[in-house]
Amino acid sequence: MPFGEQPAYLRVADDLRRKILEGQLPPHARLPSQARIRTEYGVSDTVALEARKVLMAEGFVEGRSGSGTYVRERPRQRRIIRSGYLPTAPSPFRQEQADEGVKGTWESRSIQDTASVDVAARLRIEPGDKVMRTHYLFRSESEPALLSTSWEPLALTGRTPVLLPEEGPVGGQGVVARMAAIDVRVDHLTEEVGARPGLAEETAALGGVPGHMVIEIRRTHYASGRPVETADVVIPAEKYRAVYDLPVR
Amino acid sequence: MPFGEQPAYLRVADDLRRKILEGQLPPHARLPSQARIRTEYGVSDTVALEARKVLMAEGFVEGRSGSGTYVRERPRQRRIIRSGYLPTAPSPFRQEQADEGVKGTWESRSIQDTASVDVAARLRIEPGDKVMRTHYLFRSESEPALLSTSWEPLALTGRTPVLLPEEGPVGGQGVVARMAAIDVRVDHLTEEVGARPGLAEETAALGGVPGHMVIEIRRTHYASGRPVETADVVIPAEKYRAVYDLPVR
DNA sequence: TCGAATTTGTGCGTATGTATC
DNA sequence: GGATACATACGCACAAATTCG
Repeated sequence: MPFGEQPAYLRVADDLRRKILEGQLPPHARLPSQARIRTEYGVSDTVALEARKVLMAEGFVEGRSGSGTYVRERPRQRRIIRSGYLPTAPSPFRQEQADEGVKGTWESRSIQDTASVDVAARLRIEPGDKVMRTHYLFRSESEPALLSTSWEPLALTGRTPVLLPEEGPVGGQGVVARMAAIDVRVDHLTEEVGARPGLAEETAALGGVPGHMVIEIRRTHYASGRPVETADVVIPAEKYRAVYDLPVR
Repeated sequence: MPFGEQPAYLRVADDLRRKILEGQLPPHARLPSQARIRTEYGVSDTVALEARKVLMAEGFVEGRSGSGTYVRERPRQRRIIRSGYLPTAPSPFRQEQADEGVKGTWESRSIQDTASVDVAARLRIEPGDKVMRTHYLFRSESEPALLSTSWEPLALTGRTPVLLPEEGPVGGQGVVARMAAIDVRVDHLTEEVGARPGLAEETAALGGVPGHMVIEIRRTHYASGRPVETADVVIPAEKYRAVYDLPVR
């Protein structure tokens, strides 16, 4: 590669990207196959492959095995309302799903665990203390939209009907309602919003591409200043924004 | 690859990622070279390369040509408190700077402009209407930390002492105080938090690398349901998290 | 100062598996 | 089933950058 030139695969990727952005290759259009790219641009199979991979990593296209590489629809960014707890909403994902009336479904899996250093600090318990860990996958219109991992100290919920978040009389009704059922009054929560590249596992679960960005929200519920639950919420940044409505005092 | 198994390059990437997360490969440590990965894991050159690429895309490591692949330092993330307006704080960056007592400085530049389609929609005015656009660069401990572009409709502030955000009797005291000076009572605001790759211009101003992720917050101040100011706040995602403290009703 | 060894980054050719049409 | 196309994988080559004696 001579000085000052781009690598061949970037040159090819740039040209294809330009065609996508100009509308010459609209959403759902099929890219030239790897073999065609090879002949059209006069490059090797590897370069054609690398060029496709760049565009896939950037989220412009997706490969479908046996079929082709297709221009992705750029999803309109949807809003996920994060503030304003409504005690009537029968879902732990009240906050996650409340957006423009969109209906959601979710699946969950609970398992007893011991607190890591990080989780212990967030719950103000000791590392190694028993916690109930619950994983959620939330779907909006059957499309994976949100991952959440929640931790609750067993010292609080053990030997109570709300031990398992999704079982019992108030199962699936959210942290505030469940805690209220055992006379723990949740009065505020904090959300720490950050962004990072999604881990391979996460982007796989969310139906995205490894390396794609996710919004990570570390949420902690408090009762009288004492943390009673904490969670990591992971959202694909391409599709969603987290919205906070704040009063001005 | 037999059914149900992961591809080899993901298996290798997972193992290296685990070593990084467990601290076995601390920041600045050098990963095994491609040749060593090949022999240690018994895989081909391509697989070793692909595994490194996965970790690079995830931001865990960075390759330095001719030297090696190194574990990246994860800067301790600082918190930027976004909720809880304090009318005593003499700064439009009250929200931006309030974190653990860190002091901040800022510079600004105001210019009259006409509203774009997007800004007009956010301020509920007509595209082309006159607005005052103000750019801010906020520094925390002399290090660029936050960019903000604010728009205010001239129909509201024109021919008043608060036309320029940083001038006059209440200059530099924030949107709420300035609006109060012209009898506009700001009562709430919304923040839409998203994440995207930083533009070259932004990452240059923030002292980062093009392509690095930023958190973008679209903030709008309202008075009696009417938008009176809107802003785009851009924060380097590697260094900061936006924190919201929310009441539970 | 020079040069050799190492390492990453890029590129090539090929082969095989598997999904889709 | 056959043809097509992507996904993974192997082995190799070379340039550029770095490191180190």
